[in-house]
Amino acid sequence: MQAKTDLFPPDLARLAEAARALGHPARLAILQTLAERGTCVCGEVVNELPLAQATVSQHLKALKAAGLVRGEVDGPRSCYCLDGAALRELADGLAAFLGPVLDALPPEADGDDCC
Amino acid sequence: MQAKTDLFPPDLARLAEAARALGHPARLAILQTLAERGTCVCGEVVNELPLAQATVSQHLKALKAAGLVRGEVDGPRSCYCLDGAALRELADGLAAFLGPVLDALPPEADGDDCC
DNA sequence: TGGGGCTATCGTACATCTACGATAACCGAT
DNA sequence: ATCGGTTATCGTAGATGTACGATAGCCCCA
Repeated sequence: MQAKTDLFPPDLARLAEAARALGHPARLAILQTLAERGTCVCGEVVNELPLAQATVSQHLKALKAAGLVRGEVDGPRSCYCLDGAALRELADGLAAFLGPVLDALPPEADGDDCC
Repeated sequence: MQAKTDLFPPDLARLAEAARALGHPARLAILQTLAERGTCVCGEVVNELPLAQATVSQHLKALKAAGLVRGEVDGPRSCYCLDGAALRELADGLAAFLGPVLDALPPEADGDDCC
């Protein structure tokens, strides 16, 4: 992307990058599958999803690039698992971002007034 | 996008859509600006960002499409503000997704073992 | 009625994403 | 050494995202 990410605070850029990794239902489903099954082989993930193997591999690559998943090329069947530290960091980052935003909202919680 | 979002559970699709809205530093910065200043005119947002006015307007449109922001065309200066309910729903959705994933992680919290 | 400032939209250019088939690489077992 | 199953990568096609200049619409104020 030619997003001028260097024009923004690095923490925002990092959080956006992680959020983008969550920005596709297939990747969310992959994370869920990895969580439910613990360590998991690529083939099992492919079977869970209505996508071609190449596409799943691409999504896995994206998740790995985002650091949310680690993969070990374990012979004939690569092994993927969640990166707990990265996921916790992501959860913390989201909370740190959303928290203040939510706190800044008008106290009268329901009738969202604008202007 | 030709993402086959109908092939995935609707809750995953919705969460992915919202996450995608957070997937750009400019949009995160916009949300922060709106939160800090409360109700805010488009021009002020433009001044906060290193982007052209047209680009900011596009990002605002994306946020509005995602439902995170509401805008009122208030005469010469459109007025944008956060949609508290949607933001809370997003935070809840993320928590509902990340929580179980984190809980499923190997208890030995540090030495992330794979396979 | 005419500026003048503020926004939204259009059109464009380029980059990235999504998805898939085909193919290559790789290891274990025969 | 070869076969078979598994995974990664390549190449491609089409859709979407990002960014901007230019332009049109709009309201307030003079």
